[in-house]
Amino acid sequence: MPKQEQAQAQKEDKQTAGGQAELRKVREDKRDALREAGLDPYPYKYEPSHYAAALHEAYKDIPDGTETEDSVRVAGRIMAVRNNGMFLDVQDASGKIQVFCHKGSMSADELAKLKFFDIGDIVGGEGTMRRTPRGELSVRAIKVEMLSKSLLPLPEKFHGISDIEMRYRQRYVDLIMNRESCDTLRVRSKVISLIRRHMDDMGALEVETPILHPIMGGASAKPFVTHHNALDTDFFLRVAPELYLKRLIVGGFADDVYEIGRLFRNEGISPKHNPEFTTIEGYHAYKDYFDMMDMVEGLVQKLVMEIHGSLKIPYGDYEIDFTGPWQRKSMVDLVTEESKIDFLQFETAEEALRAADDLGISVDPQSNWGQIVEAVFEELVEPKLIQPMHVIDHPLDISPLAKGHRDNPRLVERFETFVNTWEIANAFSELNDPAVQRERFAGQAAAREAGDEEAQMMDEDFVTALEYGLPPTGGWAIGIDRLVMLLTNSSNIREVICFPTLKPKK
RNA sequence: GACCGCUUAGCUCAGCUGGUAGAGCAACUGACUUUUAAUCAGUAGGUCGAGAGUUCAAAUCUCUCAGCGGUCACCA
Repeated sequence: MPKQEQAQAQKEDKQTAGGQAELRKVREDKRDALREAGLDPYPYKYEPSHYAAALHEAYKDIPDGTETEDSVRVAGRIMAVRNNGMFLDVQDASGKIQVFCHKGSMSADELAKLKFFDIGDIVGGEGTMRRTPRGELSVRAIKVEMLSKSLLPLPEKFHGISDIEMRYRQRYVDLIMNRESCDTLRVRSKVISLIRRHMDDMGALEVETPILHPIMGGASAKPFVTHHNALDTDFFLRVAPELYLKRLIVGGFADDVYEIGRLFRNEGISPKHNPEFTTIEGYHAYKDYFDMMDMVEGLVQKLVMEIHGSLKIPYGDYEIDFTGPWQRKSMVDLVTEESKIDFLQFETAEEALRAADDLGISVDPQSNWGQIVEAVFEELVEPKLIQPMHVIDHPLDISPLAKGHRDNPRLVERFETFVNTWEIANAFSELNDPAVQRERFAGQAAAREAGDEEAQMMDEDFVTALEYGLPPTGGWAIGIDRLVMLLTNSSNIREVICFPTLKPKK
């Protein structure tokens, strides 16, 4: 076709096809051309012999300019093409390797396939290992194969994608382009795997409890509500698995149980909150909260060590040192340290409220004593808790499922582990006196009546379970997402979630 | 939910106090051939997030809306 006609034809194409459609059409044409040449653009199978990383490791010592007879097959996505297809950068799950396509080693038929290849295609290459005179480990291809024709252009090779929205909405593109995104999510995967192994090794049984809850309980939070049609009943997506896990301990199913799973809270979205998030929650018969502190500390240290090879890790501007034993301080004492006020001296909420006012901390005037202490703690103490610390002995008012403190009736045996100002663990000696639990639920239900949307509901069946008898039990939970944020130096929870919640695009 | 900011080619970004859109990469045509963000010459690619307004004239100014981001609120 003469040039003018060609330009004209291209121009006509453009009227129906915009920029991206035009790029796509070029690739569709190559796909069709593959078929016309008798090649399947989407074949069923390929058997690579090595990952790129394994080759880099195995051949790390061969000098520049070495040719070997070692035959390998690699497969992956073309990330870059140089010299008109002579050099392909092929990326697999482990890394990248250059595939060298030269007429010296490839038949004319094989060479002809290169014209169907684009950046982004999944291809296979078979050939011999060599290191180029310039030092690049390569596969000297004898054969190449299209394994999956890509129809859409990848982002620019040098800058990659920086559009944050695209990174989360089209995570697959982010993963193709950004090694760090893969690495972060792989740490998450490893953390969950390590936790599971740790728990299994101690003989704990992993269980799955309902996500659809008829009664909201186990945590103070706003729930999602959904509807079962056949039962014509609303259910809450669970905000915590706690009450079911304790029922299993009552049943003697096992003395140690745990569940790794998703929780759902219908609250704001922020760099530290996703509506669905993952926790590990464990319950251990015959243990108290001191045992839980040891357990949480040991597990977290193990994870930090496995991931980083050190107990000191960087996060933002800080170095966080997980070396134990972590400090254990009571919430009230910490508040006293910062405010110079001992809130235990106040017998009533009114006095505590005045003290909070004097500190310039605004608190809902409806608050009870414990809520005021908690508010002051959050305001004055939390922002300072960078290094790991177990904050212990919370007010009873804010802990309806924890057992009363053995030395102080206004407190409970509870701790929250803080790192980098975040609560990463929450645990207690579990309340197992059914009469007391019933009173606590009644208090929650009353608060709920009074408008506290996050207060828990009376769960009669749970109280019944306690009436059959829950052994002395320690329970704990760790938020996996935030832990992974710490371990990967991520500043946004979305980095550690494969598909974070976004508003659907219209 | 409130406030602030961002949105221009497939991607990364320019575009000044208003004067009808530019570059690099990717793509296409060709040259070259052991490259490393390969190079060289050329071609094509845009409803400037959407809608309304002001103006002779709007990517640019105003308003509304949408998505995203940041801070705050709620929370883990």
